[in-house]
Amino acid sequence: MTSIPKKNTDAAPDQQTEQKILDAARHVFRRAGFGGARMQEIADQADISKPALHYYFRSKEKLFQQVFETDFERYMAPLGIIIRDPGMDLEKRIRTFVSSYIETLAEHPILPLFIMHELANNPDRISEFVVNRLLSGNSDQEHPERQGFGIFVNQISEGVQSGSFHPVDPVQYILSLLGMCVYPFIARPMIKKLLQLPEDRYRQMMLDRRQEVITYALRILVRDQNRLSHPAK
Amino acid sequence: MTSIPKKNTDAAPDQQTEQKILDAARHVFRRAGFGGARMQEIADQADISKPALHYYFRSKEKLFQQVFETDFERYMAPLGIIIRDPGMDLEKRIRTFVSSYIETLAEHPILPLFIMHELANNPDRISEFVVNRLLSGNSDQEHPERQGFGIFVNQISEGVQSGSFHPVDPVQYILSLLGMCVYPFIARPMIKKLLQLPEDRYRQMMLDRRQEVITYALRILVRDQNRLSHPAK
DNA sequence: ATACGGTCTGACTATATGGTCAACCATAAA
DNA sequence: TTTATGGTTGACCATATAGTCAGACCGTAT
Repeated sequence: MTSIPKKNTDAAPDQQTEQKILDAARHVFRRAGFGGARMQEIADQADISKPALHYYFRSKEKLFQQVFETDFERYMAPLGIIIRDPGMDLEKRIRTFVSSYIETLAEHPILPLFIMHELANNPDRISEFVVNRLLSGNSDQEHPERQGFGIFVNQISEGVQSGSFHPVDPVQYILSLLGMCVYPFIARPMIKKLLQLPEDRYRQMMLDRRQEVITYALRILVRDQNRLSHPAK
Repeated sequence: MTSIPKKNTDAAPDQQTEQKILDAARHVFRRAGFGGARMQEIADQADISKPALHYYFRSKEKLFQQVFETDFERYMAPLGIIIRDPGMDLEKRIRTFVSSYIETLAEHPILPLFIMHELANNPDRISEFVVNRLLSGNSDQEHPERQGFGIFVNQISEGVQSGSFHPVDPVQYILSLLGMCVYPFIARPMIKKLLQLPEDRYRQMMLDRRQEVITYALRILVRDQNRLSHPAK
């Protein structure tokens, strides 16, 4: 299977079909979760028959794994900004992270809820691969909460010790930063209902939010706001 | 079994059994969601038969509605602090809200994910009753984002105008406040995995978090931190 | 004792769903 | 044309699950 039967549109055999299935499956799985998704609906949406679906992906579980792994990486990818580039200063790191994270989520608004729901049902789905990347750096300190995010945590700790930052717990700070970015997407149905926002205005509000969150995040941390590259008025 | 058929403990016939069912159902629904929950599992956990379960609650939907309504109110209740008590000053309001919200969530860690997941699947489940209470106050302004949370929003706006607060968008600020409180519970499986925390240490971390979030929230908002009732060192 | 009525159950139905399979189709090589 | 092969399907199976029902059970009132 997946071989090269004919000339399908151009090169790939039916990678086209495979991709069509993955797109349909992602759509259905995100909305309904693993348990709520129906193979028939995925087949319909990919415009193929149910046996054809099983021909490409042996089982629902296998299909889900591919979809979930892709989405999990998509969800975690922006965190790489917090980890990589040791040379980047903390302010730049925070600005870049918040912007790219919120942008990613604005493109995939139901991604966080999907990921978190599946992880709650089956924590073993947490990809060891991605986890290891997050924890890369130092890995067996006596302070387990200091593991991973090494550069980020160190930058915060140094700033706190030098007095240029307010005293914050780095882990609690990271959770707050993530919460400010992610929560509005988790609560999307509530927000749209309470504020009576259509999708496009909701989306715009999320994009406006980037600058606001950056400001909040830096104000929590940095003592002298005038030293920022774009000081608040 | 377990039934003292008639005069059960006092008045109601077998409110005891009914409560036992609701407890079991809440447990199962919270973990698996409406779609993933099995009536058989609920029956088992309540230690009754499946037909008995249907005897007390006609259908899965009916049972779910009762569970969900209770949990939805439990989830929204702390928000009342933001709304009621017009006399309470903003600092006190924030301190009280954050503490009680995080405490509620620490008692029911999977509540937020449950509520949000069900709301995403079926936004119509948003209780009109609770929504109306949240929106109480002013209700048909030309600024729909200013509806509800009236007192809270006004207090922020006044502080901003008087110059004692940093300029913040009240709605974005509220979202940030909620995000800092709720997100760590949404991401509980990730956090426990990444930090390798057992449940009790996770819980303690959440309780420690109360003060940290309060500090962050006030630092985002209030210009002169020395005017706070408990100024940061 | 007997009848009544609320509580409960074994056995059942209807339906939905993941998955399978033998046969079929279309293309290209022989 | 024949044949081989990847791709596709209608029909089917096994299982799971929400929900039903006739009747059993049991304490109470008559």
